[in-house]
Amino acid sequence: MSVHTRALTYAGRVDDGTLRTESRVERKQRTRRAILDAALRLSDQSSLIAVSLRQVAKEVGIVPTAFYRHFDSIEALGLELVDESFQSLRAMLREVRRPDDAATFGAIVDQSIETLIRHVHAHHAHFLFIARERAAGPAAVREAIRHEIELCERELATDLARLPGTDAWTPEDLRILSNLIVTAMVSTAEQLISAQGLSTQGRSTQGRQDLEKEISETARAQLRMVLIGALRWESRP
Amino acid sequence: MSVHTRALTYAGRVDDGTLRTESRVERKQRTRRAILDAALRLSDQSSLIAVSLRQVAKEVGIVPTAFYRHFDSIEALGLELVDESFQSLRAMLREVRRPDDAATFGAIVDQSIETLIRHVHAHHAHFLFIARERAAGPAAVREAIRHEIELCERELATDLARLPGTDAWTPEDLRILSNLIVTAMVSTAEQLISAQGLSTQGRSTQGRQDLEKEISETARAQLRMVLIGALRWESRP
DNA sequence: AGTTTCGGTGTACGTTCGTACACTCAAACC
DNA sequence: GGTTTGAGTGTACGAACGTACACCGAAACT
Repeated sequence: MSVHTRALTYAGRVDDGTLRTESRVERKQRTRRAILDAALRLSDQSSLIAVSLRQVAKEVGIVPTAFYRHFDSIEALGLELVDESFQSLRAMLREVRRPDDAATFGAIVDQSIETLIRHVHAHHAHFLFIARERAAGPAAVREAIRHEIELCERELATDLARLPGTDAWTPEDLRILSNLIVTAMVSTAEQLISAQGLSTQGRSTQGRQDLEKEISETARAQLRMVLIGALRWESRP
Repeated sequence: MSVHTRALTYAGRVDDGTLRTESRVERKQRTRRAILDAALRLSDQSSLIAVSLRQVAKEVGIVPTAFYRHFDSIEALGLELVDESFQSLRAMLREVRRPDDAATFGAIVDQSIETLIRHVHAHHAHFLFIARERAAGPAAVREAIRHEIELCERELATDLARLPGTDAWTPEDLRILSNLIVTAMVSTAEQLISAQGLSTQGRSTQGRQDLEKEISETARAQLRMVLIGALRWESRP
């Protein structure tokens, strides 16, 4: 059994040392949380479609049928995880978007990449989940992720429109550019996750950090290349 | 049972109408081919990790244990499919690379995108397989795909170095640019596959063609943007 | 205080899974 | 023409799967 497994107990000791019992809603929420975490952990290798309801239940420490008290199916659980994952991603985007009007062009790029790396570290499991299920999850999950990424592209497009020197861009140009940038950033996130995964296997911490540095430098250069190209861009008549 | 299923028969009628029996190696090869095709078909929804040995055997029309006469495991079968898929991809790259020195810059872009679209159509199952298993296949399969894509990047880098006006690029710049282009093209292929998938569901042929047109136009514009940016590029000291 | 609600239990089912083992029988070989 | 080889068969097993159903007991409600 996994080292992460912790049996659910329904009485917690509070600060003053007395025992207190949780309310029913607290218990339910805690079990629900445990199920979500277990599914995230189990889908770490391979994909959610390869995760069984019974595996999740065993990992959480409940009986299989109790799963249904919280979700209709593994797929429904997956949709919940998509929601949750994109909430942290949205937090990241909000952070990058902070209205720092005085920032130079290069500074925006550097800050964006740095933020991406920090958030991939902080929400490693969520990013990994999205990257995997985007291509191989249950159909409904794939669709949900595709939709969320499209929303990200639209958000990015409105931000880009605020940059100076972008007057020549048509809405279509904006969409195309956003799509390219988001694609590149998704790919960067996937590479970072894969690099983190290597450290779990036998790979020196030094080697892992070097690899991460290289990935982020590449992403930085690519983002600059793309923006240079876009600024010289004039859409076809 | 799938509409694709065809029972394997071991006597074929040749042109003159007489029956002839296949040689043993021919039979084995044909069954092997049927197993590979069945696995490709079954992994179409979800991923190879969700495909069972018994499903494949049933689809092919053999008994489960006969599977082992051809492959050690589903994972081994997957590695074979990776090999096969990248053979057609390599054929595509070879085609794009044809030494057409007189070609203009825009013509190279247009021809590359057009070739990509044609090959995604022709080898739809293979591209879909790679796109899926790249993120969610068995670990060994993921690694094999990652390695093959890296090889593609290196090939592209040597081709880019031959373009005029690229003298200022360092080997590192070349690697970064190749990575960006390959990432964008992989993403385009995934979008094209997804668009083809929609036509299987209720979606008008017209709508599908429009969507495909939009995807290819986007890819064309992105490739041009990237190249414009790269040509104005000067690597940092 | 009595009743209801509901998260979690335990058993029990039919299915599917991977795989072990002994078998067949026709092509391939000597 | 007798022997060997090997792709495919058939049965059989224990394990894991999703899920139906009756049940429990304590928090929550009246």
